[in-house]
Amino acid sequence: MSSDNRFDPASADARWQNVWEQAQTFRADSGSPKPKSYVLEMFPYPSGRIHIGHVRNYTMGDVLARYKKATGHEVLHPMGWDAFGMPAENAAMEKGVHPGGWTRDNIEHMKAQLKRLGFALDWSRELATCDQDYYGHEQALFIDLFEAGLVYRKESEVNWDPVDMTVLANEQVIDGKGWRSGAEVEKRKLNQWFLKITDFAEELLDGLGGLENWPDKVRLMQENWIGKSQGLEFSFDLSNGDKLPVYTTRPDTIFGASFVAVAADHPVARGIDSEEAREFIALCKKGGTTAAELETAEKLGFDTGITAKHPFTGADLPVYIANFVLMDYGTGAIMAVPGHDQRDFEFATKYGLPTPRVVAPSLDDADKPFDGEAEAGEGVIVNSDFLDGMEVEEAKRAIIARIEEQGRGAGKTVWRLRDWGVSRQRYWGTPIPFIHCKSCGVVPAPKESLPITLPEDVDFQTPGNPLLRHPTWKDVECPKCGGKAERETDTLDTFINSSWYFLRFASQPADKPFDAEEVAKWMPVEQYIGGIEHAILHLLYARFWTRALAHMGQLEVKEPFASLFTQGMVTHETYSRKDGGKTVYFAPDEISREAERALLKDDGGEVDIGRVIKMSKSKKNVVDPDTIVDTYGADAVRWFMLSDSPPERDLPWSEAGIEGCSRFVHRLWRLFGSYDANAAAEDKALARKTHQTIAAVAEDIEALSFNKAVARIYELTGAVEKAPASASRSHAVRSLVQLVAPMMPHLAEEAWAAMGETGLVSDAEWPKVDPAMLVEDEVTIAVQHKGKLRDTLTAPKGASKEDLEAMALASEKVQRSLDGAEIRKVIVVPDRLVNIVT
RNA sequence: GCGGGUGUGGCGGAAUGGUAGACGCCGGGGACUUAAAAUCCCCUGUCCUUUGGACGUGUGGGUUCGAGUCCCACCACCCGCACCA
Repeated sequence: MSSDNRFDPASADARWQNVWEQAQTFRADSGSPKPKSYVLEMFPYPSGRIHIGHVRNYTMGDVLARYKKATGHEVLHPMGWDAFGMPAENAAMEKGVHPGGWTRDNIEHMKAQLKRLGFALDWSRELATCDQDYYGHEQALFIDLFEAGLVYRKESEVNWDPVDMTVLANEQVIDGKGWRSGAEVEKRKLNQWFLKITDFAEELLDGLGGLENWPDKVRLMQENWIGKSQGLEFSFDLSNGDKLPVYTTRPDTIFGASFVAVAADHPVARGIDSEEAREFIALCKKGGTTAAELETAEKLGFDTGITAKHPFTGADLPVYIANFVLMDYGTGAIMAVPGHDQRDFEFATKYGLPTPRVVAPSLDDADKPFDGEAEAGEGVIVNSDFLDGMEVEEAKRAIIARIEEQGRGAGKTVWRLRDWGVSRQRYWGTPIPFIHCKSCGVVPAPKESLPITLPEDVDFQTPGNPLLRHPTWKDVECPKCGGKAERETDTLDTFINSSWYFLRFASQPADKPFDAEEVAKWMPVEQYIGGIEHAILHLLYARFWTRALAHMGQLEVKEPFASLFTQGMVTHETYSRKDGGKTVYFAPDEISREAERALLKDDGGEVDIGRVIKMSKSKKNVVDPDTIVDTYGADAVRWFMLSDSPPERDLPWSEAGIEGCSRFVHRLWRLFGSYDANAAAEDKALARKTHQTIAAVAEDIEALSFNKAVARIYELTGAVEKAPASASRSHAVRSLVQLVAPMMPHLAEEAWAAMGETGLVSDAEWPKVDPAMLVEDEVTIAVQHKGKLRDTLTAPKGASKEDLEAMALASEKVQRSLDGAEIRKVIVVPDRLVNIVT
């Protein structure tokens, strides 16, 4: 190898990608006796092009997968496509193409883009969720869940766009109007399919405790989402003869209840026969739901004239309709305790209702006035008859026991988590495998009839669900009675597609969704990597689906992802100009960036440099992976993705940064070119540095601290460059090739081959570390006077405290600083420092 | 409002309670070259009375021989949830 040959990524990248493909280097063998490692990144939606965030995500997983392979693991590192969803239908409507064709074209393009980055993927397991083969098995699983009692139908409200004749997701409703049609959105009741995720609420909550290798943030978000609360449900007797159940988490404050409130949708509210009541209810419904509106929303109420009898005092409490009470939590009605709940406090203040104190710092404070707000904290119970003097928790237990004795109610756990509505009135999704028969009702499709495939001949130019509109698709015989029946025309939420794809990657039999034994060899996923935006929905649904399958005996594993890592975004500064009142943005490739300013290539004029923010099309601060791979090669791009920023934080893309990475690729190539297999001398210091670096990089990769691994590689590179030829140096160069192999695999293969190695570096074992070489025999000791650094000195490793103290006191700089002061104490930390206290 | 996170040079960031600023980027100077590119070398936290010294990790306190790191209070920014009784 000659060092004046520049490394040429344009030819090397493709050449090695080809070699790996021919040799099936990254094919996962489930029969291998090696320990298994399943590395998975969240699979992409085939939107058309890979974006830089994908590159970062898959590079991280790739480094880990390659490292695991080098350290003796059989690695499963697959890739596929989350291929159902709305953008395909939107494209169909806008461009007149078929969603399937559009999706498959995108997949083809994106796959080619991914391949150019040289990821160590087992492409033989590639799948797309829009493949019949995939969604047919999904239909079977859905029927299994139905038979296990985990699927049901219920009438439920949806956002209906009357122009597009379609159901809209909440985020498609903008200011009460459909995002596409602009039509006023209506609430409609539709019969929809639900999954009983609430049956698993307790399990899903408890299971979080076992996920030590998940970010705390994600666990907390899920915990809050599941939202367990424990309290009391009991009924008030109303003056109109009805009973009104309420739910409270503070039963201990029951003697402080001064009114009762119901939601605007509550039957009690609807039952009030007065024009004013109806007007008030309408007003409540109109109220906005945005954050700002809720923040400032005034508590409003309407006195129904009905009263509720307090179960212990017998007092008649007024019953209000209140705008702050939610119908879909608890019972839709509350006992209001103004003294100890801020919302109730505001309401009581507004309507002049009493605010009794029932919790106080001590029994002596029973009459202490409130200081303009409710006191929700701990204390002892006062003014509460038989509860007086008890602590809050004790009082809760006492009151629940008393209510239960009376047969008036019971302790109850309430969850915030709702059942998962999975019906979508859409074409591009998994058809729900059910049949509606006039005489037999809702009947699951026979498993032999699966997959129920989507019809190809559909029309997207007319509004509404194409499946519903299709002339023949829904006509079918009832599997039970053989009579005329209709297929379900709803399709499944795409989150179902992503709730089990990791199982199908692990095992792909033709006749069933997966083979349990085969799956058991790989699952759980050892390391899952993806964006924080999936912290709740995808990750909770996948956990639920996995547990549901385990519950049905189809799987052993209960938690699909042993470790989770959520990576940061790739960001970029923005370039803009004010044009009248408008801000016009420019793309990075329209700009020439200088140290202090940015110029528009077109006219040479200056543009404003904006904040470094998430890449987005509207701000034009995007870079295209293809372009940068063309310019710098895959290895430089991969290296950039791993450098500088810790992987969980945002990574600012910069032209200068990628240039630096590209320079380093070539610098390494020159260094590798200096490899001399025959050098003989020993260089102990360099050998030590090499072993230390190998150990540290391994540790960093395992901790996913790629930025630190990168820094260590830079350091070793610098040291090797300066070192004269020796056997140690040759070993260092060879080791460097292996250390960078997971990150810059093309360069590493090229160098490995040039060094005369016969196999692939991708198949090579991680370099061995000699533990004896990790220990230095000389250390630098810091010498402080009263905690301030005065000198450093070199001492043999393990020098005695006495020796170190003597050496420190011998220092001229230290003596100058001491200036004859009396030494009170000397602290010696062996191999670290000496601190002289005067 | 509730919950969580983050604050260190011009920038991205290192740092088991023990030499703050590793490593990279930017910037400055130099070598090589007719010139440029590429490459290599040196400098690069602030300030001062510069072979030395003071200050310095958002702010103010505290613990300690010693604090970026631990404790208390506060400030700023970011993220999630949102009237959940």
